[in-house]
Amino acid sequence: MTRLSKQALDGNVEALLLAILESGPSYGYAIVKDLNVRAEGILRLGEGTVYPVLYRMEDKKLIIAKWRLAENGRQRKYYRLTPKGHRTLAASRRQWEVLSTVMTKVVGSAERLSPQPKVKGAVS
Amino acid sequence: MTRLSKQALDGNVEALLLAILESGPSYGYAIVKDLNVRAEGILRLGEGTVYPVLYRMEDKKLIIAKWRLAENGRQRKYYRLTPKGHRTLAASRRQWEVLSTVMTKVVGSAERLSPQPKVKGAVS
DNA sequence: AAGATATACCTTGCACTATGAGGTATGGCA
DNA sequence: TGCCATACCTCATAGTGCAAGGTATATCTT
Repeated sequence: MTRLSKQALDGNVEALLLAILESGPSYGYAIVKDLNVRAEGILRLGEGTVYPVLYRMEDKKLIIAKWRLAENGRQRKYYRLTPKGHRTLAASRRQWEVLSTVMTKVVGSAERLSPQPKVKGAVS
Repeated sequence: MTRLSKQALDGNVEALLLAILESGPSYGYAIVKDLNVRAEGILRLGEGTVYPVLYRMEDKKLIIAKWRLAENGRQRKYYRLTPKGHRTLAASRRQWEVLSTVMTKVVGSAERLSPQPKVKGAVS
């Protein structure tokens, strides 16, 4: 499986979780499963990654939690987006567009491997 | 100016620098300028960001440095890619493709704001 | 009844990264 | 002379992702 390096994902886990919660309330354990299904074969996040991010987001009032007894008899902590969470998700999407633009412009894709034009100040 | 948050860029600065050096050898001060020109109005990296990354890359043998006296009488520390640096850049491009795929699939773009299909396990 | 498995939560410690805010030194120019 | 741009470097800090642990309970298997 192609794995993402830790750094590559940095700062984007929050956006991923916000996007998942946009589909409707969910809880930690299910979020981990959903994420790994949605990004099948590419991404694999553990609970040790997701739970701390959820608490961080709760502190920032992006999501709020409510305990509920599920049909299977388990206690689950359901999270849902706050208005601020929705706004943050929108901002995250804009940030992603910007990053994507920069990376495409400067780094280019894996396919476009022809040499870039010379940079002012560079020497041969 | 739309600024990228610190975290959004995390792990990608190395790829940016590798890509710039792919165009030919350059030195810290010029790299900072080039980067800010190439990503005009979007990205603004300081020297405090770039120099440490260059040292890190040098430690990892991705680039090698050579002092040279420039035409303007200044000493400049020119960096160029090693073979390992070229391979790492190629790997970074693949990583970017993967991340891009995941983010597009899960988070979606800023334009596609229609509701996502329900996730298994989510509640209304 | 006993054991295993899946569900579901949580915590700690570590390594790594980006960044601002500093500092040093020198060449060119008014 | 003073000032600016060039060009290098360092330090402290905050924020991240993650592995590796731990607890508890419901369900399924033997």
